Amino acid sequence: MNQRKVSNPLGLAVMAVLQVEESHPYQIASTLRTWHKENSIKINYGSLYTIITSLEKAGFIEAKDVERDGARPERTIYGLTDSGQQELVEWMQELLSVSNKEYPLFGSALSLIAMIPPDEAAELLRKRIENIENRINHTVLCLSDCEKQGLERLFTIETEYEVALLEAEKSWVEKLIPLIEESEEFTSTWRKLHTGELDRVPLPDEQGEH
Amino acid sequence: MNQRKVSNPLGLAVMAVLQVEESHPYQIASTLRTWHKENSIKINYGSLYTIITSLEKAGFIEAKDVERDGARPERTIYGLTDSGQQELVEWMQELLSVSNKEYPLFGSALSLIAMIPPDEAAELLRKRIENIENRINHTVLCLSDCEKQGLERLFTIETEYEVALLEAEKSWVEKLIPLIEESEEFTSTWRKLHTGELDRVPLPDEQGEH
DNA sequence: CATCTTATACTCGGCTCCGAATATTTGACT
DNA sequence: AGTCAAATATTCGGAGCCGAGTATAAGATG
Repeated sequence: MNQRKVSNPLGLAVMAVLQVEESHPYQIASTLRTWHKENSIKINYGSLYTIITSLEKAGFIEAKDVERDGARPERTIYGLTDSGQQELVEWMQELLSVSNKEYPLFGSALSLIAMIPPDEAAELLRKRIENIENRINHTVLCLSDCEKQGLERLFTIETEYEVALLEAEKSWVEKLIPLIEESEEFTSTWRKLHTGELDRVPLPDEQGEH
Repeated sequence: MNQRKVSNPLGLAVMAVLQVEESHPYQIASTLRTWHKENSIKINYGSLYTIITSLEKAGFIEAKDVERDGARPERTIYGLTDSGQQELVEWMQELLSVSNKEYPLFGSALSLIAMIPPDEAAELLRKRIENIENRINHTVLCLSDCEKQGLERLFTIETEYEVALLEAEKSWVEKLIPLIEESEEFTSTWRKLHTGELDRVPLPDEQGEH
């Protein structure tokens, strides 16, 4: 296994925060929020504490101090170790330079689109377009809010990426709809599957080549 | 909780297979492979059996028969129930019509790109472009293979979507690189963070509005 | 000053998921 | 006929993850 010891991206974010400032767990989460990272990295308290424990076990972070404040629970202040610093850089390098396969939900749904009759599918996709538009508008608004508040573009670049992907999906779906509604060739088998003229998915004969 | 009882997309795929033909677990996996769905849905034996159990517990599928073949283990043949049929359709409708937030790894990395010096980041992104190009070429090749074998476009449409997203990412990154290399404004703070002129992320004063 | 809400701070039980191991059968090649 | 690789078919232990709960402190409200 050539796998990272801690693989959840929240672990990366934790190390990034600790590189800038030693903090206790809850403070790490708050910092990530002031950096507006909740939108690109899932911050979940349940996970946070688990991940901090495993980062410590892996030697990437260590307890630097323990504060106490009245009756509140103790707060352990963590800091990045040298090995953690190295892991942070290596991991970032890998994530930036290597594009690895992921499995977006819409892709899974598309792969089984034949389960839904073509006319209904087209209708559902039209709803999706609307939905995507709303998400784009909302995201662009956030972006201009951040800019107005003086947050540098460097710190919101991931949101621009998100918008770019949403727009790409939108225009792809916008091309798919007319294909479903107008191309006889594309939907002929599909329709037959739903009228009962066909009861099996027509697959090509496996030519026994290898 | 307004959540699906079984939330792994492999569960959706299992129900889709069973709608077409009652099968035992291993056969479900093979069918998905002949449908070329490994690329859009992660098929993992470890998960498969867990998911089949929970689909059964949820009442979406049920054991129809038990085969035995010599010394081989018994094979339980599952089929879709009415409730499962309904779940399959509803789930598909939701996935097709609602675009929901996901957290792609590259987005997470981008959100922390300031951790890497700008020149190095640009270099890493150039590697990524190459990487994406390879993935596109490979995917397009698969696609034309499928076509040559006579597989209808309907059954490979998710792959076209994948390519569209890859191309969108590529052209977005292609625009980001010159921004990093040529825009003084974009990289000024970024450089300072790495020369030590700045040791904290410059955030806007929170104007106490609400 | 009593109460209600919000922010701070963390814990825990349990479910989901999966890699790796296991074991048998079939097919291919010598 | 013997051996090796590939396909068939499933199990299981444990890592990872997270929702919901807990508890205190601080600030707001009437």
